[in-house]
Amino acid sequence: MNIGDVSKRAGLPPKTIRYYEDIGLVTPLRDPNGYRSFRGSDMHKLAFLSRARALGFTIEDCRNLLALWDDKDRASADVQAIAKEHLTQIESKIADLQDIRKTLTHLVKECAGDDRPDCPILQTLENISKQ
Amino acid sequence: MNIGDVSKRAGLPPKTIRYYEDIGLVTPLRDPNGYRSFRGSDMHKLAFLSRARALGFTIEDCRNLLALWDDKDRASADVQAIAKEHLTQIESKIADLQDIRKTLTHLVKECAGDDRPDCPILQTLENISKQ
DNA sequence: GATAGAGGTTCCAGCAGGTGGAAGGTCAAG
DNA sequence: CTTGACCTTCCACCTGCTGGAACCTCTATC
Repeated sequence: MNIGDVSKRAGLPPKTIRYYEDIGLVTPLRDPNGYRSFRGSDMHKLAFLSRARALGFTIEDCRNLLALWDDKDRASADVQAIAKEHLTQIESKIADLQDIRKTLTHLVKECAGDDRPDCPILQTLENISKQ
Repeated sequence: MNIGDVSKRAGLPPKTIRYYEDIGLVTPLRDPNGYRSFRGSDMHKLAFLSRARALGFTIEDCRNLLALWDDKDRASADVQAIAKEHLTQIESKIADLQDIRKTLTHLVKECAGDDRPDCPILQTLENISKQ
């Protein structure tokens, strides 16, 4: 399979796939014309990567997950540990964003949003003490 | 004021402040010895930036907010528009992360997390159809 | 006056995770 | 035999800093 086909099937841009090859996540063969030639296993890996990335795993996490995936003697605890750690980070990000949302919602509501210059949003950024 | 003082007061690392000067967000004077010399207004801008960044505004948003802040004839609607747009993006990010959290929580729960190799996390990444 | 240490300066490189574009090779259809 | 879609490489750029090297400057102490 050429990169275009794999791209469509895995849902990853060709550029991204080349990048993944660059950083050693996948190693397709080469046709005599120099084109990358992806085997079924490469395709599988890329689909795996696509999903793992969509779940927000870092590239390094993905590298580790792929290694565990390849290792038929893995302990599921190792996989779970990566996922748990990631979940913790997701949760902390959500909490941060919710804080921001709260503040922002409040500010947007306070602001008249007309053609007058006085604006509680700017006032708050000027001096957060007002909360 | 030297960069160290400003750094402490604004809660921004010196490196960040130099970077903000680089990209034209702030333009401190210079002492004869070459040291940056921050006026009260510079200090204010940096504190403003620190807060706006903490609320997740992009640097470009910050640039625009600073311009509006400087413009005493601004319409508060312009400020509000930036904040609203940002809020929308925050909300969409929260929604994305909540989706991810849901999937991840489910996966972590499903996985035995022991020394056996079978792992629903890997299975799902292999074939998302299982959801 | 020497020296140590805590500031300050510049510049260059690198992080994550790609993306855009230029310059060129290749293939299938008409 | 040309057109257009694909492929290749390489290099630069994005966001928002951060680390480090090499060097200058100020203040305090001996």
